[in-house]
Amino acid sequence: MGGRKPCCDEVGLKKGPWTAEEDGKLVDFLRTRGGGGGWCWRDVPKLAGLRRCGKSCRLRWTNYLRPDLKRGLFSEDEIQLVIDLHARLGNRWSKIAAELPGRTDNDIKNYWNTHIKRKLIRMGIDPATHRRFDQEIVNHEEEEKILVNGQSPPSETEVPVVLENDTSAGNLNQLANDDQPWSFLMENDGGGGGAGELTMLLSGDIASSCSSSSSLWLKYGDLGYEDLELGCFDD
DNA sequence: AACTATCGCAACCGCGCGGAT
DNA sequence: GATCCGCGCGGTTGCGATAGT
Repeated sequence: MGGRKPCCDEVGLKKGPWTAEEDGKLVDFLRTRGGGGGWCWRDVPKLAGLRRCGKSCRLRWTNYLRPDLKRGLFSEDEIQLVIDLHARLGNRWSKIAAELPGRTDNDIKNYWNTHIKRKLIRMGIDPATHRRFDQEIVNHEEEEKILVNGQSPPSETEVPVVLENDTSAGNLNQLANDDQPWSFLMENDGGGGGAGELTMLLSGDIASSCSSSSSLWLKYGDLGYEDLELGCFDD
């Protein structure tokens, strides 16, 4: 890249949390000049009378001050969409954000890292690949065998996951015997070796983290989840 | 009540992309 | 083609709030 100057190397520029006064100045500026053009973000601090770098101004505006931002908890629909899109796009938060009006990439990234990712891990699903951890191990072993045999690897098998919040004592007693806090009951519904259905019965640990009435259905569609009840993501 | 651990979110940092020159 | 420049992206950090002991 060609010798770009650091954006925030000027001395005397303020960092850290924005004050209400700074917010006001930025909002005033962007309301009066926002659509008019004739400026770039680097100019904004000067024009708006702020001692911030332009990058910081842009970030503050896009992540917090924009009037079309939706604040507050994510709805189940939004969570489902985030998971679906993440399965397709990976960590391309801006692309994901483009599909969720009023949500910023930073918002979604934070929500993913603090809520969704953790829950998926607790369910034994790798948030990076959207596959079960043990399934990944099996797949890697298979891939190694295939490579040894000099054959091309199989197409990626999506792992359909159905979670049922079945807290009946019998099931839990049956399940609560592993080192893991939960275990799986697997039933392949005869999906032709491709998209079978895996039923995971939740043991107490996960079940307790879900609302009492919630069930959690994860069905993988062509690439992502087609349908997903995510009651237990309501924290 | 005091202390510690954990969580959640705003903000920062560094890098790459793409348009302009 | 090389360089400059602005912007946007994704990863990470800092810190206040809250929960747990």
